[in-house]
Amino acid sequence: MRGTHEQADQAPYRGVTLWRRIADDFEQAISTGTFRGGDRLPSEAEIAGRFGVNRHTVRRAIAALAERGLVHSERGSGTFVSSGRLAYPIGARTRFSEIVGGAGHEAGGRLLSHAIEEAVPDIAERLGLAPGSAVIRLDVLRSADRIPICHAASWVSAERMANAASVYRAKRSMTKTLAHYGIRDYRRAMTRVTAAIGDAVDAERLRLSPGRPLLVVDSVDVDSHGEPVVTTRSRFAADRITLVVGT
Amino acid sequence: MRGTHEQADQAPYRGVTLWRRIADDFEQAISTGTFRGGDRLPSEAEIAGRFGVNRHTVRRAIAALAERGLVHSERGSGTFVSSGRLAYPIGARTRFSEIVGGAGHEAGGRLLSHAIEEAVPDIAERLGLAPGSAVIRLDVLRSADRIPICHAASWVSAERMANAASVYRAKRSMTKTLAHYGIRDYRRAMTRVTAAIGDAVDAERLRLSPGRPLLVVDSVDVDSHGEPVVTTRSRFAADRITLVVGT
DNA sequence: TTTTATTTGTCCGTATGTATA
DNA sequence: GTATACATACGGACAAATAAA
Repeated sequence: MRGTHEQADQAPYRGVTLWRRIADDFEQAISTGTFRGGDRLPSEAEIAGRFGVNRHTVRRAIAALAERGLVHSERGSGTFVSSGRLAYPIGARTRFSEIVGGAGHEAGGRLLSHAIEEAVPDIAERLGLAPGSAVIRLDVLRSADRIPICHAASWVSAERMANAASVYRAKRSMTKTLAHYGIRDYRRAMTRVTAAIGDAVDAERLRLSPGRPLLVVDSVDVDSHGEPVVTTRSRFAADRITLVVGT
Repeated sequence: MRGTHEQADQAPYRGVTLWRRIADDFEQAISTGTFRGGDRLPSEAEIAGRFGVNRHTVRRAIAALAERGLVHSERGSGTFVSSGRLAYPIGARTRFSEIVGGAGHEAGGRLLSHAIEEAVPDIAERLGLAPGSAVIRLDVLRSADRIPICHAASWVSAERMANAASVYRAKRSMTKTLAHYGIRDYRRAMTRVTAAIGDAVDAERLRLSPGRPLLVVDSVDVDSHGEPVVTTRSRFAADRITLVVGT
């Protein structure tokens, strides 16, 4: 909140619009820690004065930040930096319900759809099955405090876990579903992370704007004997979470 | 690289543009194994001749493939099929040169710029310093086989590691730079992963198209006493790597 | 080591069809 | 209907990087 801010209205900057410059400036300030979670931004009028622009221009910048979840405005009170993204630990004992519930949030897992498929080579290899084996696919939308966090497609052996879909629908938890089939404990054996751009389907499911980034996490969970029990591809709204490795 | 190619300019094909037909054709050839990772495509002029189109049309097709990470062009040399994503393990002993070198690739680390800054609260906290302490920021472009992999901004204490920039420039390795200051061993104490969309600066530095996804990795390395020595924010071209957790 | 040919990158231009205001 | 903007496609010229002679 000093230095570079007041320079933004100087001379031609690039071909960038005024509101975008202001938004970029605040994003930088937030990302570098000049503003931290919970901090109140200066009032719209004060920002407008500092940049020498109309208050509506500031509002456009704030709207852009709010859309991405960086800040949220409260009428009569001010605009506040959103407390950071939900920390999502990924390690040997990654369990969605514990992660979200443990952080004091309300965990949700809604079964969107399910199907019986023939395992493609990739899925078969991860589950230690022959290619073409029957597998059950569960499409789950996970949320925290009613806000969608990720869409997870999970595959389990249809032979080992017949009716997995109806079990999940009743239990609303992967941990409890696995327990129903006698798997009392499991651990994460493989985790791979990459990123992608959300398409229209992602946008609709996760309630975000198309073009926003996703974290794509491929994982395999194994039982206490080291046998694979479930493999999952999760698509996280990157704006809403941070993966925390190895805790 | 035969058969269907020469038919592309035949009659109405669908409502599909010329360049897209050519791109689709090469995508198919790559996916079916006609071209494999590392293979060189025919020159733009040769492709243009074969399809009976202008070289610019071929360039448009190649640009589309390059944007998706399927191929990459090198001026004066040719256009090459990209081999799959580089597996990038992140764990307690994450060292870029070992990861990339160990996979049989040529590791590169070029110091783009450096500066002395006052630590913003976030950086200070990670390094265990008082906010406003002098820190040295090193901006490094890391690459594998001449292909940019990530841009890393690292911060170290200016008091503990004066002249870190010139040391890094000589050693071309963070591990060796830390060793120069008596830090013989270090380990990863914190790793956080999120995703973002590459802006124009990222695009230029990493030689990718604006709008492509990035993996943003924040990390802290500590010495054998548990004292923080360096914190880094790396921006990886997500199309080119997969983070492998905990191996 | 120097030269030369090849190959991609970037710029100039022209023309045409299509969707939009 | 008209004007504007945009994407497509073509043609040419030269610069810059590379590899081979």
